[in-house]
Amino acid sequence: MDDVASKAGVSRALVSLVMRDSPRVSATSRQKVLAAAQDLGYRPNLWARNLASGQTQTVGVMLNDLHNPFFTEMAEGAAAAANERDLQILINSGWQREAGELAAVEAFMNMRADGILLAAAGLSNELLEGFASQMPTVSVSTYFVSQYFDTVNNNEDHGGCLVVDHLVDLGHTRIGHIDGGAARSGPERRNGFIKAMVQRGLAPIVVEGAFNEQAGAAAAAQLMELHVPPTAIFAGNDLAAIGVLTKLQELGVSVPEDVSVVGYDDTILAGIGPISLTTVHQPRRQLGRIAIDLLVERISGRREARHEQLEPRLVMRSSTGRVPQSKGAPQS
Amino acid sequence: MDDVASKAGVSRALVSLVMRDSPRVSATSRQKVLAAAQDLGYRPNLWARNLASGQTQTVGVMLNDLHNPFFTEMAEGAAAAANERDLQILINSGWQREAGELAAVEAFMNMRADGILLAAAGLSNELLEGFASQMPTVSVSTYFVSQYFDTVNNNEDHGGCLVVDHLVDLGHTRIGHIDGGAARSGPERRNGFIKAMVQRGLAPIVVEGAFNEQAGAAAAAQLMELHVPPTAIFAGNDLAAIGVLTKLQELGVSVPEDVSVVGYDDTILAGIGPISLTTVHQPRRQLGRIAIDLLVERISGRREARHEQLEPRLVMRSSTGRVPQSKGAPQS
DNA sequence: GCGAAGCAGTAGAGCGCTCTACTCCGTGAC
DNA sequence: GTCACGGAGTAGAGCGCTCTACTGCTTCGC
Repeated sequence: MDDVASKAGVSRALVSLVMRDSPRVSATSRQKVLAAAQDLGYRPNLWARNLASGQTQTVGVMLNDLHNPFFTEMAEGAAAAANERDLQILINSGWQREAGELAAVEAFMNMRADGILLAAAGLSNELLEGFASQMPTVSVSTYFVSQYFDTVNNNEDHGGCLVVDHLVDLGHTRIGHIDGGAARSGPERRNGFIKAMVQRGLAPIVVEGAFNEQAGAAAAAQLMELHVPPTAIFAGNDLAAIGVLTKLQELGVSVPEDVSVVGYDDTILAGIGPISLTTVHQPRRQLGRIAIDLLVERISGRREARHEQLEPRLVMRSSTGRVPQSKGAPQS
Repeated sequence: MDDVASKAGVSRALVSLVMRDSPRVSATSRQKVLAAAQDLGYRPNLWARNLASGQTQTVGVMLNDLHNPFFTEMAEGAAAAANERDLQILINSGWQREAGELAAVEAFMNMRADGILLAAAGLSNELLEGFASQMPTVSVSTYFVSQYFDTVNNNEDHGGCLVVDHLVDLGHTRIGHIDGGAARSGPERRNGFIKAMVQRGLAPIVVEGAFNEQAGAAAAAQLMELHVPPTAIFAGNDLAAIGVLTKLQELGVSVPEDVSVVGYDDTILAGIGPISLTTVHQPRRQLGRIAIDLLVERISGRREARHEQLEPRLVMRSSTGRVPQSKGAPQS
């Protein structure tokens, strides 16, 4: 910077002003400085800038699972919104381990990010509140409402109703749910399903699962081994539903003729032709945008928490159909 | 830091030593400092530390496309390797636009990352070399070999051979390729295919595409509209292959009875039951690990470039089969 | 008993910026 | 002609650390 200043024949302060394109510099000196900077290959050191200014214009985005397209699509929305506001975004993932998430968030804090955006963080509620009380935080798909941070969630109860209504309309009464285990939104989705089933006088069949293909496949096997297997399976998310599809194919059970399958999230995967999964749509990109909006408000000083809830919508594709006539366990 | 130092009754320098757990501090003062830091909720400011030390222990990872599981899986390998070396990794994506990639890389440079890892960067070769001459760089899946940076690439020629051999073994002679357009590895994959076909005396049929589902679907439609459509389609990557699958289903063409389909990358998508795509396997996680290894070597001073090439392997699944008897364009 | 060696700790300069408070100079109002 | 004013630019302190060179003090060998 000193070099640039002396080469351009101005003070360091002026160079600084030019680099931040302040209106306080004349066109001529701006030119001179820019030319000198170009010649010397000078680029401002962000660390020094942030240290001096106390602001980083950076938000950390922690994604629970980089494999799940739900999260990357959400991140895309967040990145676009951040971009419009000249915020830099840093993506990190805990790679599905709590220690990993902790490390990721701490890295953001050590960097003094202006705020953090947590997506389905697997961290405990205590840790979450702990972090949130130290810096502006917005949490997406967490289903834990706190006064310390803003949240953006999906109306899981309604989601459960949509799925059950759809399946009931098709004549199904024996519907099995594969839950997401202890993961964020797992319990909410499960409870939404149970509530909807009970309201309609139907017995909710629930088996334990997780939000990935393997767990979906394993749980599907369990369900199909019941004395009277369900005629429809509602998986906790699209990934798990895909596991179900895979397993059913292996077992020679055809979809939707023998068994209907429903997912959740409406990730790109659900729309793929050979999969064509009926699922519950979430506006992923918009989720990310809203989260950034809230975060920006928080960063600029809002103290009281805001909690947004988005309404889901059912997307019908070809993995669901009318209940089969022969209600026995279909084999081939 | 001053507060911590005075609370613990030691100098700032000692606090600094403790925070970097240097062996030069006695157990007792370490305890005191840690306790004081805990009480005051002190955490070292990374920006200041990096500014003072001139090192960041951070590498930037720029992924071409966050939607393509190939990249996220590679990033996972990179993250694991980085983690073992106490390197912090920053993920960024250009969201499929060159300007986005430029911004992402410049953000890394402004942050003075110790090095950058580029995955299938869409940047021009000139820009690539420009960045690489300024900081340690490793480029994965770029297929542009330069003395300024290390590369980790797949042997695309061999990949093309594997696919063609497999299809020829199944009796196919009219094989269409959907290329990746101008994207990194697009031309290499195309040329690998062409070379392999010509070597076997077969006419290479090539249509333009891109590495996503939409392009795959559109190109498949084109191929099927030929007077004599191909009996096998080799898509540029798994994503495009999935587009092909979707389109063929729409057209009532069954896979693999009427047409065989092959992808490239062997992402998780390929393994999904209803997709079950024959594809060319790339060790994605290992790609990431190797890249980090190379980057670390570069950061610690190696000057001469290293270029790793990995051998692909064909994974047979159920999207390929023997050539149909009736060679006319199948309709339903 | 004395000097060399080694351990624990410290002072203070410096990393590369920003920011506040200032100076200087050309205008325009009266 | 004088003075207030605003635009353009500058000096220098400080952001929160690390690092080099140093000081004391204990230990050990002979």
